[in-house]
Amino acid sequence: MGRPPRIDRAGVLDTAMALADESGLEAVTMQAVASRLGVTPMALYRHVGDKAALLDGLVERLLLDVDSPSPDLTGPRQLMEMARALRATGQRHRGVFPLLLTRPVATPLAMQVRASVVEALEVAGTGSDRVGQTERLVSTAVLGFIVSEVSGRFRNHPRQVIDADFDRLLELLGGFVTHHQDRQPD
Amino acid sequence: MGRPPRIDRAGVLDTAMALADESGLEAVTMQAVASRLGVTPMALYRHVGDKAALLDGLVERLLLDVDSPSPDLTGPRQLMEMARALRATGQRHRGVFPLLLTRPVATPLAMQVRASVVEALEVAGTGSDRVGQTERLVSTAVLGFIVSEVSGRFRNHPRQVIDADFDRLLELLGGFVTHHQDRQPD
DNA sequence: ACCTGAACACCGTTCAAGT
DNA sequence: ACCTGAACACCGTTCAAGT
Repeated sequence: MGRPPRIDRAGVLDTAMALADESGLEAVTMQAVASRLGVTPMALYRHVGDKAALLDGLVERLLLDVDSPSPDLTGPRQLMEMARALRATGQRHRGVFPLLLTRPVATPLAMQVRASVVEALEVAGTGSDRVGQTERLVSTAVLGFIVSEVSGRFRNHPRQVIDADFDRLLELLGGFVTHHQDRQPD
Repeated sequence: MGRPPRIDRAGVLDTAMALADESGLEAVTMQAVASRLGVTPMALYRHVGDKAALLDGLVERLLLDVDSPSPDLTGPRQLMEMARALRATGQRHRGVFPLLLTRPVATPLAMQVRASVVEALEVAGTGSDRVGQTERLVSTAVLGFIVSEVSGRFRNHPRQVIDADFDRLLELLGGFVTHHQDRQPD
């Protein structure tokens, strides 16, 4: 007993994420991850649990990768900045990003992200009976766009066009959010 | 030679779709489909090609499943009806539906669906320099919502709440489309 | 023309065994 | 405590062979 570990959870997730970035999510197999770490597949189970748990770990990593908006931004501006940061994460991690559209907001980190959106909506003046719904619709529109983009639905269009589409989406969200406010914050 | 075929493409796709509906997309394996047809996996290759081609076939089936809107609806009303029909298809075929967010509009059927959306936008008065972009944003918002719903992102919310969210989305799309018209059609 | 058997290179996962 | 070997039940796909 007391054998020094040759791998750890962080290293396994690093390797799995790198593999996903390079070759897509389907390249993330227990064997491929293990082989890159110089270990057999069975060694991974102690550190990350099974395959599903490994994917959960990657989603957690994804959320950690999202840059927080500068704290002097609030309301619609903050919302737009968060959407841009989310898109940057999507572009850095195309393979893993689509998993976000699948999971309910359940982990502490995901709940924290949602709380930021809710706060921005409240500052923008969204009626309190509407914040939940608005948060879901705004998040869905932004996630839907980024997932479409990174998973290739727009691959027949030049990047320039897609960038302009995203700018317009942000513009619409900003406008939507401010049009629906009951009263200015101060 | 001249042996009578025991299976055909349509039957293979029927079986694959049924399997996806019952147990999700990951249950659609060549072996499972074949076994349900009373045949070995290798028999499928002649009729549907490989696994990727089989999935393409399922996506085609999905588009065929979408009800066309009543022909006396035009503009925003038509758009809303198409979105509702798309959602119904998503609910009938939860397993396969998310593939739509992955694929570019390339098949004849998919191009036909897009043309309907474009036409509805034009009738609603969307400026011709904006129809392409608007079509992409509207489709993305609707697909993003339905994929979220059928793949479980909203599973912590009661159906009633999700239905209300969708109604609001349609309302916003209808309003958005008519606010941005340059001139009434007649 | 259509289907199969055998074969290959993969998957995820378990469990007892080695150090 | 940590890793492995052997084993199991799966994957998708090919190719020559049977009818």
